[in-house]
Amino acid sequence: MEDKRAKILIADDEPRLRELVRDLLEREGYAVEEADDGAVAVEAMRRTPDIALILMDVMMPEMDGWAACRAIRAFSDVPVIMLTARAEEFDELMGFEAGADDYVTKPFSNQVLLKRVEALLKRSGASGGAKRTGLTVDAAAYVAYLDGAPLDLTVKEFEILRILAGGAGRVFTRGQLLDAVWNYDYEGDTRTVDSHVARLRTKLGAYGAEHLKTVYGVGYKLEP
Amino acid sequence: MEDKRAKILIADDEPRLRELVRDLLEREGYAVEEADDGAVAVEAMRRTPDIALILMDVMMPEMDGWAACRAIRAFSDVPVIMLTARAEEFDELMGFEAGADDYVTKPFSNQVLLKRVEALLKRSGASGGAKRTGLTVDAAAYVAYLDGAPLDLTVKEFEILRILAGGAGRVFTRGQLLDAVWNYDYEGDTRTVDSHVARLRTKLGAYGAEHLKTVYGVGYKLEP
DNA sequence: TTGGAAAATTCACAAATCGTTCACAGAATG
DNA sequence: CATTCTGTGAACGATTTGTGAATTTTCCAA
Repeated sequence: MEDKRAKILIADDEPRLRELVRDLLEREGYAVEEADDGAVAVEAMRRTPDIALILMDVMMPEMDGWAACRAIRAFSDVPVIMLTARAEEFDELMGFEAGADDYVTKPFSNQVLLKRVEALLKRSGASGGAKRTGLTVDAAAYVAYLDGAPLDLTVKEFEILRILAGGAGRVFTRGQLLDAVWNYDYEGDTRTVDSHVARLRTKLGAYGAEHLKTVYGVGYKLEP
Repeated sequence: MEDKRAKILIADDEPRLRELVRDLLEREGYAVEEADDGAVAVEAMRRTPDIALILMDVMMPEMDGWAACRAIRAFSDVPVIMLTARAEEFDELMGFEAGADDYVTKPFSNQVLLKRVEALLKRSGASGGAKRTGLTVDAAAYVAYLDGAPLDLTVKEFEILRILAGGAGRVFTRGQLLDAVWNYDYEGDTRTVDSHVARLRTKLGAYGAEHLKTVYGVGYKLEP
């Protein structure tokens, strides 16, 4: 299974466009799956993990491309190319936040799309449909996923986890965590943080024991 | 039940044209149903889910083809060919938004129509009258459908649902919902939102219990 | 290596916060 | 004018959260 014969998912609510892309890609030797909505794309990716790349329209009726990309990022590192109507600042921003890998603005030429697809497939190499293991934090939805499974966290636990996860291994003191999660002038006991971290560790199970570390005399950190 | 003997619905207000199409299709072995208006077509599709394809005239007296197509898309993925008077940009745009699969411009030759019908039936394959499950929000028509059945929502309920559904899993605080649904400077009690969400949840039944979730201490979200 | 002090963890529980439900009166609607 | 919709308050139940004290771990110096 090299670049050719790779499976590509096209998610767009316009049947006309899906057909267009399908024809183009199949002529090049790719296998093509279709989804007419973001939610369908997420499901397809879940069911068919050997999808090597996703072409995702931004505007879709039920679940838009950003949301779908975020949802997929919870359990997969599959490369995603967003198809945006206009190359607007906002779209780009949202796309980056959602974890997209590249952009193609509509309308696009066949050559451009093919080049991007080939480049991204080459770049992603053999790690095509690799499952994402570990932790994902979806700040907008207030959900954290561990190996794709949503965690049942309370608000405080979630926010502590979000801060730590955003720190990329940096240590946060209890004071910093109090400031960030509680009001900046909160007169709380530092033991409060400990308590929440303990509960968080429990809920994170083995991952918590492994990655959520205490730096003696300083604070906590979440190792990547 | 292959392509032939498949049931096709022709929706047009001109009896002459319906007869023409009926003769053509029946000579080819299809079963034909007729509807003289968009609303009738929607009802027919609801009553007869084994319809494999719809030929839908754009201009109809009561409910036009676009609206009918949108309404049907709320509960079915049946392929729809729009019959448009002129191949205008506007028609195409509306048609795509409404979820049509193909176009035939009037007047058309028998051969062209047959080709399109055959192509679309072949493409749609076995998934002919597949039910669409889940929630659909038609913001233009102010109607929400649950598994195809229209929900009887009040304005406030509908707007809350629309916001939540548009967020694709994002959490909205009560304040944000107040700003979005009421006037931005509305001095309302946060309990008001709770009340409407509660009623909404009831009307959404099992789907509501499953997807319309409370994020304790934050707000509400509608999980995809 | 070992003792001891400082720091961190654990645990249970009370208090605070939050959400839901319900009934009802006033407002809006047709 | 009757009906539906909407906002509000209060009571209740559920969850979360902060805190103290007992216990364990870690570090450092002797």
